[in-house]
Amino acid sequence: MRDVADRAGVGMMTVSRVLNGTARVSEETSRRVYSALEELNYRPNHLARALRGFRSNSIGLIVPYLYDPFFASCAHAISAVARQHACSVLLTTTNESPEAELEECRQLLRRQIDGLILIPAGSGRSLLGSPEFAGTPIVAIDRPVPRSRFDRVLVQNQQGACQAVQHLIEHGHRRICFIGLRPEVYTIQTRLAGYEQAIEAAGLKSETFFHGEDAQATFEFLRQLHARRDGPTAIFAANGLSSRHALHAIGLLGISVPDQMAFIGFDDFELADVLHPALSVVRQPVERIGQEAAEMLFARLAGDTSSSSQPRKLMLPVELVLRRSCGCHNDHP
Amino acid sequence: MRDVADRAGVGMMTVSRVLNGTARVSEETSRRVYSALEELNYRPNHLARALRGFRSNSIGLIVPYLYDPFFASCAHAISAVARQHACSVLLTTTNESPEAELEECRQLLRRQIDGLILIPAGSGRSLLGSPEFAGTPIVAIDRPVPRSRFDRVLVQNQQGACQAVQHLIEHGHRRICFIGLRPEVYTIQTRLAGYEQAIEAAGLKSETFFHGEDAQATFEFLRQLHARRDGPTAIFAANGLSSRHALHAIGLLGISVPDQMAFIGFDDFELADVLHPALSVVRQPVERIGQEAAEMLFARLAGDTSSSSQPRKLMLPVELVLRRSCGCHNDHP
DNA sequence: CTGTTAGCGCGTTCAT
DNA sequence: ATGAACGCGCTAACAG
Repeated sequence: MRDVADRAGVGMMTVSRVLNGTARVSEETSRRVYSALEELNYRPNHLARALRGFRSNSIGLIVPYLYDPFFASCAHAISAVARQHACSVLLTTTNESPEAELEECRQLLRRQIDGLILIPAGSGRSLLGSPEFAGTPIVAIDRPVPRSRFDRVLVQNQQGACQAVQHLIEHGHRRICFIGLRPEVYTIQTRLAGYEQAIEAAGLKSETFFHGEDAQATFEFLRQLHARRDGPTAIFAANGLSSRHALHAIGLLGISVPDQMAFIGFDDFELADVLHPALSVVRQPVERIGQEAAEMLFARLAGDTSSSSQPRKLMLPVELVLRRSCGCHNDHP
Repeated sequence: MRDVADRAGVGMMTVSRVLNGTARVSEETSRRVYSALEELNYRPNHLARALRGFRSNSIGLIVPYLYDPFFASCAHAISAVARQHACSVLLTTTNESPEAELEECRQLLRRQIDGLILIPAGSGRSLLGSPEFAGTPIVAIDRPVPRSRFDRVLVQNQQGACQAVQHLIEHGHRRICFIGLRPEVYTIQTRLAGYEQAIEAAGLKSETFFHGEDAQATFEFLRQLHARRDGPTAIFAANGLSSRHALHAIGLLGISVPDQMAFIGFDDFELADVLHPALSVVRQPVERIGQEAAEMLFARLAGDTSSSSQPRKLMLPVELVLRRSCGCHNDHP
């Protein structure tokens, strides 16, 4: 910057002013500065800017896994919004470990991020209560952080699950099985509540299987289910992973969908309509979740009253996408 | 830091030394420093460290899309390796636009990244030749940047495609169709070369369809193909997206796989063995690609002779995963 | 072993 | 309208 100033025959301050438009500079000098910038192809140093005491213009993003399409799509949307705000994204992954989450969060603070978007590790317990994070706006996605001051963007898990199960009931099913991951995971828990709400309203009996993250266990469970005479005639799978494992097992066992077993999953995915039969699912507005979360964060960063106001809570609607696995459109098999 | 030093009754330099272990400090004082650090729960500022002229301990990661599972898995692996090296990852997305790529790359340099991992935008042309990037180690993944000095990690696209097509030929197919995206994309181009190599070696006639990124066009093409009496009896789809669109169309047209039409795709995915029939694919070592790229970059950053040496080139093997869509294991249909 | 000085690149404050 | 000096948080170089 010194070099640029010398070359243009001005002081460093003038260069700074030209770059930021902080104050008026005469046509003549600003032209000289611009050409000097060109010739030395000068690049401002964001780090120094940040150090000077203002914003670093970067936010943190913490996700459990990136290879989960749901998280990845959120991250993509967040990255896009951040760019619009001339803001960089520092990405880290936790593999669902609260300890890693805490450590990564600290690292991000050391890097002077202005704010943080977080998909909390799924264990239910969170180590982020510590006051060391009090100064940083944080938005939680997909899962809330219990008893925290963090803003949150969630979806209507309970309503979505309830609606899906009701739909199965309308198809005439009276024995419907819920398959999910560990019940400590918030989303599973909430979707279970929706399932039970629908089951109870119809006066039916609930039947559940957890540990859908274990492919082998899921297979065993479905094998026994299939052997029973009075076994369920429909399955509601509470997330993408348990859907996959259940469908895999169903395929191996030669169970026909939806005739012998109707199926609705939670979470849409690219190949859902390529499957045979095409899968009915509860779809989350994935991109919008990331987008809203990012915009919520930037709103915080813009507002100066940030610390005083209440946590914002946004709950986005889900959509029941009816394809064929639930029994709909089954006229041309 | 000043506060910490005062509280411990020492100079700032001593604090710095305790933190970094740069020089020996007496037991006594270091204990005092540690407790002062605790009490004020001091957090070092990485930005200031970076400004001081050394490493920023951060790397850039540029991907076209994050919702492509291939890219996302690479990114996850990279993030994991970076953490091991106590290094942050600055993530940006380009939506396959070379202009965005250039712009993002500049932004990252302003942020003083130590190195960059890049999945180049697919157009074939790259704007990254500019000498402004000469000082930064760069590793390209999945696609090379033509005429560049960048290190690269690629996979055996040609061999993989060739092997897959050979396999179809061994199943007795003599009319095999190649479906891909725009031929400017490096991976498509290389896989096409592998396809043609196998086709020519067997003395067959090549038949190709591009624009597999367009679902409607793919459907139209397959409809016409299906109507022909002498149409292909097998399809090789050159990537995940064209596989999806082709499979979707095949489903709609009621074409039975593999009896009426055998199928092999490039790129494995979670649901490949849930499809009916389970999909045969050429699998890339996704996590390993990201991992090797990251390690290649950190090797550069560690070595001081970085600028002088030749670009490193790594080509990882692919694996033909035979399920049922190619005609294998078709004994229990 | 420890403290002092200087400066990384930038922007604010005050003086011109 | 423009420039000089100071300091953001930190550490390499040199004293002591």
